[in-house]
Amino acid sequence: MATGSRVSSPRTSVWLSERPAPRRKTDQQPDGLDRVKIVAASVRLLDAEGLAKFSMRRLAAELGVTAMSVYWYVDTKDDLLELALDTVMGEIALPPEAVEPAAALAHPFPAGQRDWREQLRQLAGEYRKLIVRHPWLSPLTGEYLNIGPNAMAFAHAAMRVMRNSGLPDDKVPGALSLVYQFVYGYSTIEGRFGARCRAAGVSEDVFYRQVMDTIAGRPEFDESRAIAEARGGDTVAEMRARDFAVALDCAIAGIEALRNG
Amino acid sequence: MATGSRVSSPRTSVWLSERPAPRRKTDQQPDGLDRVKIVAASVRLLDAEGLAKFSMRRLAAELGVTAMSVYWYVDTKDDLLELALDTVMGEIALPPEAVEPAAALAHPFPAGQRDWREQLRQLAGEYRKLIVRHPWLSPLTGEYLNIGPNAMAFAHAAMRVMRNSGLPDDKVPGALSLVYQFVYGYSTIEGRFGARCRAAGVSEDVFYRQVMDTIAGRPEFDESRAIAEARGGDTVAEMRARDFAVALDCAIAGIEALRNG
DNA sequence: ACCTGAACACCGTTCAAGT
DNA sequence: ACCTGAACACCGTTCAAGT
Repeated sequence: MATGSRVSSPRTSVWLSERPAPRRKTDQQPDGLDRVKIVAASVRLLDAEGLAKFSMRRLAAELGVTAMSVYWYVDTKDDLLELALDTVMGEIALPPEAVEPAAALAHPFPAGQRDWREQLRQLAGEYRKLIVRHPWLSPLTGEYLNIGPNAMAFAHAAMRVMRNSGLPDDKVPGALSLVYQFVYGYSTIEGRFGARCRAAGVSEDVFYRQVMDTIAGRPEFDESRAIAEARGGDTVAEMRARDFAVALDCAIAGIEALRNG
Repeated sequence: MATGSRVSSPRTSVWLSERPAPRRKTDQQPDGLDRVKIVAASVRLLDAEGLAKFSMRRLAAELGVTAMSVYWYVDTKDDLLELALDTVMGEIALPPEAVEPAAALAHPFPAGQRDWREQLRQLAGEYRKLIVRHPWLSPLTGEYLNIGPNAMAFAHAAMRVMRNSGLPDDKVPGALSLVYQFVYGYSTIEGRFGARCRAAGVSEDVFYRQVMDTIAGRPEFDESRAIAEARGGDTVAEMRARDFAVALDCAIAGIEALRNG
């Protein structure tokens, strides 16, 4: 209730809390707990066992400590998950053209930089891989404000790339949403499907075959089957790659049309 | 383990279970429990209190019954949520041109029907409104296979509309993903933001103002602010409507380009 | 400053028992 | 056929107490 940096009365995000992370003196027993260690262990557990099985008690056991020790470093489970979320967002490799802040504002088209289409495809591909690699990330992205430093750097880079397309500024948010939300939704489904198959102990291709066999005799799926055949692709991974590429092509073609028209 | 209609060993969806929903004789005390009643009460509770607060015990209390009675009609909480999910999917008004199955396959362009762009915008708008109206729906859509009858009808309608654009069949899945996942992601954020504001007791416009004030003095947000000003819009609702329209315009322009090029 | 143990108010679900 | 009560194995979090 002091500085006014908080945005609304109920706590909305770790990143808006006034109190900084507790610091420990540098020279202390190195086997002690630590915010960084806690978050790293959380990411490890989330990757290995999924969001549903992640609990403060499970985490504490992993750290060889009692459940309540963690609460010295973190206020709530939600805060911890927000920290884990932003930590993995740092794994995204940003296009170098999109990271310097001041230059881009003054000169939207620095000479010699790669085409904006390439940059956009790189960002989209990176984000997709991230979400598929960490399937627990999707629900958290939807749940929290996602305003940590790494998430912000990513959002800014995406915005710069979109401006580099030459699209008028008033259309940038809409076009950005189109691409960003597509990648998010697409990769979420992809990641969940993979996790589901792993849990069931079936390969993605086998599972896909089974689904196709299930709808084999049903005429109401004739159109879907025709579409699937037209697209082709021998493996699920291949089909996914094609659809993803077509969708990005479509968005990019749309951006070019809006820019020129 | 009998008919082969199940897709993998662990139960993946209510809709793939062999055993039909328990039936009660028609003439029985009308105040008894019922699958339909249970699902309806679930939807009511989910709308009122959100997914996080929804529990079997809470639901049972609402129905004036003990927690375990519900388990007579439903195997697990997950199954119940899947049923609730598909139930509200039925609220979507499908474009009449996209519901008859056989005609569309034979004649992709029946005379006198509305433009495919209009149909696509209607579907997108309907889905957006649904997700914003029921914010609990988004996480469930991500979590389950979403293959209930109403979800399937919606997916088929969307596919027909996309085919009506004249896009070659091999590009239909990609273009469909672009639009569908965009609407899903966009509406999810919109719905969560609304729910968050309601929980905090702040109007969306006030909250937005506060965020803008928070980043007022920070130069790293200069570009974001410039973009926001270029877009204009006096209220959050207005800005959202504009961005949504621009994104759809962009996707539609992209579809036209892929179709012609 | 950091960590523990016991306790509170919850969960989903199983299972034997009632009518 | 339908519903209940007690119980099991969990949760996140508070709080007083230890060192």
